[in-house]
Amino acid sequence: MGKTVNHDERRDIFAAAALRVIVQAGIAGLTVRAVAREAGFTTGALTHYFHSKDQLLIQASELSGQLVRDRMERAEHTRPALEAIRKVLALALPLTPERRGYWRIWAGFWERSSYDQEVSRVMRLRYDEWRDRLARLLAVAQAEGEVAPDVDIQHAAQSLVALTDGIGVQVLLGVSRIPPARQRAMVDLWLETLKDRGGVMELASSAAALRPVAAG
Amino acid sequence: MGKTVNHDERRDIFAAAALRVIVQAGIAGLTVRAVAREAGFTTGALTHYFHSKDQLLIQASELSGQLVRDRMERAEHTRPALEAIRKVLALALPLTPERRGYWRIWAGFWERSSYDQEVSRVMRLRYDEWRDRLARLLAVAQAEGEVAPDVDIQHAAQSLVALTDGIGVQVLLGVSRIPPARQRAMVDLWLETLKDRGGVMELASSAAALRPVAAG
DNA sequence: TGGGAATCATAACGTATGTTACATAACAGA
DNA sequence: TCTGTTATGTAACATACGTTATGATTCCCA
Repeated sequence: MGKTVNHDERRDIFAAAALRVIVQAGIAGLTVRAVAREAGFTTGALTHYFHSKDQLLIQASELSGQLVRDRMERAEHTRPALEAIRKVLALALPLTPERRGYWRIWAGFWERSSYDQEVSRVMRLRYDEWRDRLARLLAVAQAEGEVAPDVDIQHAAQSLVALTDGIGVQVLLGVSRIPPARQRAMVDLWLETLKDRGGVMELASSAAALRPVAAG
Repeated sequence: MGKTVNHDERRDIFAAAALRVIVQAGIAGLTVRAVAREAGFTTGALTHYFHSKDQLLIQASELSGQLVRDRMERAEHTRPALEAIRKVLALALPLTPERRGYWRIWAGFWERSSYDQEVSRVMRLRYDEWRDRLARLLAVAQAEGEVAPDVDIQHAAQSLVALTDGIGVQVLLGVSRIPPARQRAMVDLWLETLKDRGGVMELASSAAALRPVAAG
């Protein structure tokens, strides 16, 4: 036997370096040389652990998923479930610089997934997991009476995923500055519409959430 | 004087070719050679009208904006304004194969805009225009009494832009098939929350829109 | 302690890219 | 018709890429 190194650990080092490169230079800037340099190695080392650039890309994608998954699974145990949903969504939103970096990464994978079958497959798995997580929590919230009984859980989860992505895109483009408080307000407003028709009160507070800042 | 050719026309030909290339091969596949070939010319002709690839990219971006702008401006005169909003949003959503192609293009520009200042500038203008268009219509709808008086127009427009982008991403990734009827239902549901607090009825129908298919 | 596999660096290879240079063809104007 | 500018094609150039090949180094294990 020769020198011994933990391969999984090395692969994670390169995957993490790949994510940093994407944050700084985009998917277009993700070159084998750049990743190797960022990781403190040369291409010779990198190719020893990844037989192709595609493999590296996939590993990086899975790492980016893992990074949020852990925190989400912890938040998921909060009760009432509606509060857990709020926490989980907060973990997905681009509220912090670190999180905004993640959205850059994901946007890169979106682009790529249109033309790269393997990336598409992985992204689909990622989103299925994300939607299922929300659906699971919504079902509990429904059982707890916080979501109206006639709301379709799958569709509601789908809407939340869409809203989150939409906010992510807006922040990513910096097209209109959406401060964290507004992001949360947008999500809360959506959640309000799912509530039991206690009715006029909820609707009124929904409209209130759209007022200038007060809802933050 | 030598041979005479309309330069603007030629530039549009190349820009349109660039969009077709992006739809088929992504931003990464957008090469000067590919665009020239798609347009039926060689790189020599292309470089005669664009001094750099970046200029070509910008022109393509502006063309993609122009393509939807025209149709939107026509739909904008519909009354009541809430109906105009619905029509305009329908023109933005990825309801048809052609429109889904546009979303591929825009996703490509999103990616690029994180690292290319010029693309970022153009995208910001595009989104400002898009949000302003919605805000204008929302203001009319508010005057017509279809939107509650205490709703902040700018924020409401922002939410609609986010929702549209979120749906676009979901369809782009094909992560969960969102048929056209569902896309419309998701938007309608959001518009319901802006309505005057006629109250219980609207809220009830909002929940109804999330039921399996009936709302389509 | 020495042999040999594992680890990593260096460098080459073939290809593709954006850009530039130059040659040819087409045509407007005198 | 002749001339000169415009339009377009062809080709070269320098660079960067992913990948592969080849050495050098490290250090486990017999």
